[in-house]
Amino acid sequence: MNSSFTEARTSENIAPESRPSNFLREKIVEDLKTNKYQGRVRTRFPPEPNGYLHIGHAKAICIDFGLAEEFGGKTNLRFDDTNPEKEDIEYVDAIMEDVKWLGFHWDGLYYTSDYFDQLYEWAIKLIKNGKAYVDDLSAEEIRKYRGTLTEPGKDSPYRNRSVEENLNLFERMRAGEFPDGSCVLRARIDMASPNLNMRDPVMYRILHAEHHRTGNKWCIYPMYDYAHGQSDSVEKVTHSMCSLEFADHQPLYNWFIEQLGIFPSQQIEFDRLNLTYTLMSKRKLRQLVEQGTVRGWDDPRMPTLSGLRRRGYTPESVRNFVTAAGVSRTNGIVELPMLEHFVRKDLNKRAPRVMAVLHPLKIVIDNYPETEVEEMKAQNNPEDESAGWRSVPFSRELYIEQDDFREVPPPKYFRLSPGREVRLRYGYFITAKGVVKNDQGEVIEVHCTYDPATRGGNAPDGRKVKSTIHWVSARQAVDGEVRIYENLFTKENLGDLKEREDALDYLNPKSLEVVAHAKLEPALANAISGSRYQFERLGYFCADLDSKPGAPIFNRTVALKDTWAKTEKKQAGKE
RNA sequence: UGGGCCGUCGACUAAUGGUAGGUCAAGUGCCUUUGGAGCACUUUGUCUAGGUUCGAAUCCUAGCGGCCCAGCCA
Repeated sequence: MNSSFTEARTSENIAPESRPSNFLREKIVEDLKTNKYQGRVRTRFPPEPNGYLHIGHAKAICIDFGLAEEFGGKTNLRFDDTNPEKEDIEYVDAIMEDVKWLGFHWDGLYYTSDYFDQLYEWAIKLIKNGKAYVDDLSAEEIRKYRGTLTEPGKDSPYRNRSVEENLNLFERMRAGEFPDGSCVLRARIDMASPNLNMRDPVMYRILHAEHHRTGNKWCIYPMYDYAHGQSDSVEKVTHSMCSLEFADHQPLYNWFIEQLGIFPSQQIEFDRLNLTYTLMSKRKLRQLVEQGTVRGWDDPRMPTLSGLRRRGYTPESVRNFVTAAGVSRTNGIVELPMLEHFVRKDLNKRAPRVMAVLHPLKIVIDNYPETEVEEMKAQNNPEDESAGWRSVPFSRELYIEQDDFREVPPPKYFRLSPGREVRLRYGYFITAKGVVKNDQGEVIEVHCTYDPATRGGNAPDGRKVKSTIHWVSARQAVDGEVRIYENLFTKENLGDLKEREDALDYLNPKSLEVVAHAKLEPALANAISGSRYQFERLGYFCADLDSKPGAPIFNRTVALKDTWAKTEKKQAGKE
């Protein structure tokens, strides 16, 4: 099997006309109608390269790129790299890969650091206009002078320095005459503003740190608030979408643009994506990576795009999910099963079926010839005729799933049990006749008989069976490792932690189960990394990066829906 | 209790003064060579109290509840 097999078809995306309306789309429509930006739409996706992108970013990406695309506009990818102490080129590369994987293409590729010279000139302009000053207060003093939520701040003693002195000091800050933290450049706005962001926010701080792009050219770096709006403005961004917590920064965003008299980009805020049982903080995710809780940023348990990719999620499923989850200004949390629904829906249409047994139980068909091996025809994807058929070896000794046999079947259990006939998928009808047990009394082998007339799985006399189970021929089976994932966390809403709690207190110790010796049908021996399959009746699986020819490793993307498990659970609850 | 933002089925999201709809989840049935998929059906909602209006989820007032802001992070 080759990988193009699995990638050849994609399920259809949600059509534009069926996408739910939302306030962002309406805002753009309105701006187009009033000709606010001469009919232009330009957005930007502005990640800080200090970590890997996660599914929350996928929402921002879909909004930034998707909306622009929808209105014939363009989108820039801009790395917001104003803090050299936290940022790294590794993240830049990973972010570009993830955006491309999602299927988006940026128009311009920029870095906020591209604008450091321009930003510096604008700072000088603000100083000359009396709108900025160098403050010698320490960080702690600045905090004290800022006041509190209910009390106004007070002016710094350095607030009224002359333009000349400020110019001189700022130039010397840039020249490296002062140590880190000795002074900052501040906007001169209003220390009594009820909006703390307007109480003379810091524009530049001194950081004698090497920047991943500008090297040692600068030892002063602009703050987010001083850089973001102007960067948007330089790029003529019309709709600068960001998350809700920046709403309080909007007056400041506008203030810099107005003071400078530059292109009036506008900021619009929307809610972040939250998912149940999922940690969505880059800082915390980095902690998991650094302390070795997970194998890396792309560990399949991570909500990162690289993790989801390795797990087997398709970009289409992520996009469709994000679109379906919608956007608003409320703080909500989407249930994880909704994400799982969209990946199942996509993979159901495109993933070829194979048979694999995770927890093997040996079956011996007593009346089947000892040395016989038949090739049974199996359909690659019942959802897709064009996927064709393959052949699977069948013989006297097979493996079935331990779960598919019960010596004493509970009510509503339709699978194999003594005296009961079931269908082996694409094989024969078999009837269990007896069991072999070990010293502990566990069933280690089931002896059956088969009906030769049912080859392929149909009985000529029209008799029915209640169940069809999957199997792998013992002699031809290939061993493979299968990694089963559960939620990384046991707490539904990790955004709802008590005072002294940490998200990491809720790590799920059972988030990874390794099945070292799963029995796979032979065609899977050389599965190509990244190829996706449905293991019939079990779930969707994706060949891992660590797979070697003859030694495949699979990640379970998501289990199939399991109504029997539900029934069984309900019965257990009744007892 | 300074400022900002926000309250619609269990979750997410529509309805833009005129029939509260969709998706997920849950449940029931049909179908099935995957207890998968599919199909059909069903349950559940406008935070509260007033007001405006022929008519209010929508507008107004007052409550109640939630989230965000006191980094030289973004």
